Amino acid sequence: MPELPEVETVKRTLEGKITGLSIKAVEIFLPKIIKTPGPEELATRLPGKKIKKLERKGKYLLIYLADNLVLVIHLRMTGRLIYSPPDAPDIPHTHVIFHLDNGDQLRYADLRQFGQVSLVKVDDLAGLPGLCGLGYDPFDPHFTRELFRKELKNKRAMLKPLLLDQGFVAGLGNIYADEVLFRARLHPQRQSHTLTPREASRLYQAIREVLEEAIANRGTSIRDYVDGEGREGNYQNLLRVHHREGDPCLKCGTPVIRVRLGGRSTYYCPHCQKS
DNA sequence: AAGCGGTCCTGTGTGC
DNA sequence: TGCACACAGGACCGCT
Repeated sequence: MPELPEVETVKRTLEGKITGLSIKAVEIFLPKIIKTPGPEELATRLPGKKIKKLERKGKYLLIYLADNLVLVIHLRMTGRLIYSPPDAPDIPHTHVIFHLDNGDQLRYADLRQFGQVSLVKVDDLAGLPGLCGLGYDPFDPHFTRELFRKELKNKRAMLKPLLLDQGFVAGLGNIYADEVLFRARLHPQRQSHTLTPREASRLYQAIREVLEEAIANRGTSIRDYVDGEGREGNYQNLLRVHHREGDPCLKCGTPVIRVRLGGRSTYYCPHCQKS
């Protein structure tokens, strides 16, 4: 489910509510969700820890705690992190409940059970597999147009799978990769090293614009995604190509087509995105 | 290297 | 209606 805009929205909806609170207790109903350390150890170490701040890196949500600890959460496809009063109705597929010292709860629910929760020391963050291999966050000031252009030249991969590679750029997933390529007017199967400087520039621009627009619209809820307050996003109403197979391109009217690329459905306009 | 396909899961939408 | 099968916002692994 959640790509960068969704994780960012979860972060923004949660930070005002939980920052400054302490974790009182943790209930774990599905132990395999907890990766590092073991579930028992996490449940022992967390109580009493105050929540200092929240951060997002790519699609990871980082909850910084007292004593230099960080709770690292990845929602994968269907993970949800929802702030709830204790008497709120049960959320289906709830696997972990963090009890907070104001009496409320932070619930982790995940239909497909692919998500991950880890607890590490701040100094060990860089050693977490997945996190340590992340490429630039698109909103990192070090992620410049020139750098991006150079990286594209260094690779010879198709654009769509490349955009999904978290080691290349962190945060794009299947929805936004399609939307970005449509906005940049680039064919998903174009080889990255063949882009002209102008095209590379368009791609760079499109990444930022699409993500900004999606964040401004609180993310995309096609199926399961909700923010930290349980609310759906709005960007599903603004998608140009993703999930629009057979529908007319909003620019030229040509039916949007779907192909399979790197095992993922890929939507594009064959007229606006020529190879 | 780059690009597949399978894997972890449960639920939903389709086509017969 | 019932059933089987494809597919779903992710990422890792092992094979060519």
